[in-house]
Amino acid sequence: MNADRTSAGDPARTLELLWRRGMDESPRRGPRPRLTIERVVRTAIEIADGEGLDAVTMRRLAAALGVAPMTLYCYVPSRTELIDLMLDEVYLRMPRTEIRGEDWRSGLKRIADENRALYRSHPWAAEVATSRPPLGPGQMAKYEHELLALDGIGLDDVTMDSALGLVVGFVRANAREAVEAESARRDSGVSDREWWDANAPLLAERVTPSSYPIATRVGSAAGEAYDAAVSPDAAYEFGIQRILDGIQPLVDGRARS
Amino acid sequence: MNADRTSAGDPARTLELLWRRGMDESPRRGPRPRLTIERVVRTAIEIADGEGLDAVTMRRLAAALGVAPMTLYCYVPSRTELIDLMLDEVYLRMPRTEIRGEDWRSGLKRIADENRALYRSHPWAAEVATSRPPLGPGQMAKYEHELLALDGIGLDDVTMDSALGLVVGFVRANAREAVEAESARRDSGVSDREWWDANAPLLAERVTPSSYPIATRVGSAAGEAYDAAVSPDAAYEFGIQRILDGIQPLVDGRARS
DNA sequence: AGGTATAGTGTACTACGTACGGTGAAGTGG
DNA sequence: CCACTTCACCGTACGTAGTACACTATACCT
Repeated sequence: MNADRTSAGDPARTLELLWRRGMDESPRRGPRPRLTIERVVRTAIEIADGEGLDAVTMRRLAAALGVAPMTLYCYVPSRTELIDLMLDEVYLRMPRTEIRGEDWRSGLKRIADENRALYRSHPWAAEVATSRPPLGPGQMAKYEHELLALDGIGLDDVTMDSALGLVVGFVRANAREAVEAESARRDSGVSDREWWDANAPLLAERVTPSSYPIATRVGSAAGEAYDAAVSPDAAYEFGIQRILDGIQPLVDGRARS
Repeated sequence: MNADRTSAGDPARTLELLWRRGMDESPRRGPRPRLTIERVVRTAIEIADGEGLDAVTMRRLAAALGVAPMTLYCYVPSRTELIDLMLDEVYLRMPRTEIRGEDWRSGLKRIADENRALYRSHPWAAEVATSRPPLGPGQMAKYEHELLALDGIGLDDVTMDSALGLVVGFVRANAREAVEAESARRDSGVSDREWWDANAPLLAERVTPSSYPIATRVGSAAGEAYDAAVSPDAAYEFGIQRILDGIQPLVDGRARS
């Protein structure tokens, strides 16, 4: 997986970049910068949106900006930090509609849909590892906004965080599946159906209803229901409803264990 | 992300490798092979277990086996297919205890725990993209075994597949978080606590209770409850209980939408 | 006008997967 | 017993990454 890691550089520098401080446009010595961090990040996002995160190489991005690859390092400490900046930027751009009088279930479903919309516009965002999230204004605004949907419904603070994490984690994992499916398509040049049609007859020689009775029965039923082996869209609707149903008892105060 | 993709080579060859056909030990021309696929795959798994999937490079694996890098291509068409073989192999090794008279909830929880145990032993397995899963004996046996826990409790076939997918998908996503956290630790040489201690004071300058009231309140509560910003262990227990609670209405036949 | 901080860049290093073509050993047919 | 065939093995090399380092050129300050 070329899962891209989170930054390892100087925290102070990274946070300054994220919060756009030190960006005081005082008349400084030396030549005028030809680019801005904003433009670098924006262009990187455009490339990632169109061609995936792997396409955002320093050389490719530099070419898109009309500069030499090494020039980017004047604006960004490393590719890893660039990705953090990209992620916080798309978080920041998310529309945050506040709805008064919304019940918790609608609110949480809306949060899930908002995240889903994010990953539809920016599939690469689902690929980024977030065990150490970008501590920028986008991340913070997103967290604050999402917690609002869970505030005041009787959950304690830790449970609020857990419930939100479960929901957004699910949406992200679901989006990752979709990205991986798309990557497989792109890398191999073979569509899901072609892949399955090539494998199915060969697989049928080894996997028979007598040796795998339930798997063959359920697998073929599921394969017919969706078009391919796995369908992120169907999995999303199913999963989010189950998760909301699972949070219900917490709100009602009659959850298990 | 170095999310590793699924194979793109010849399906017939890949399936033969997975099911270990064409392995007829007829006395063939030419020098005796010094290795076996089994040994290659086993060694690769050992490296991945100890040092992560990224450490499984063709050169590293070849060195561990005492051969030249290119020699591996006599046994495996590409690194991608090797990873498929590794994955199917660890699937195949999973213990499959069948318990009679188990209620569905215990059964599904057991399935989740079995998957969790897999990812504890082989964290790298969570990293592998499975939108086109390895169609080998391990994958099939695992699927068959897991479906058994959901069979005969009144769910239709498609719903059985969806419910199972939700559970194992959750466990895998949770394991991925853990892998990513570990990678971040390893790559940066900075522990979670050190990372947080370095960032917290700088973040506090930008994130105040007045600007982000709920986020600061809930974030600090959650941060105190677990040790770090994110705790996969706590998230697992919380998440799996919510998901089981969410499947309950399906079994009872009173689910939403 | 001269000094200096800084934007921009060319070159090069490491590490990766793997294509290609050569080499030598094991078995077969005469 | 010998030549021929087949195949395991591998040395070299290519293309693609990120980025360290040293150098050049520019624009401001004194």
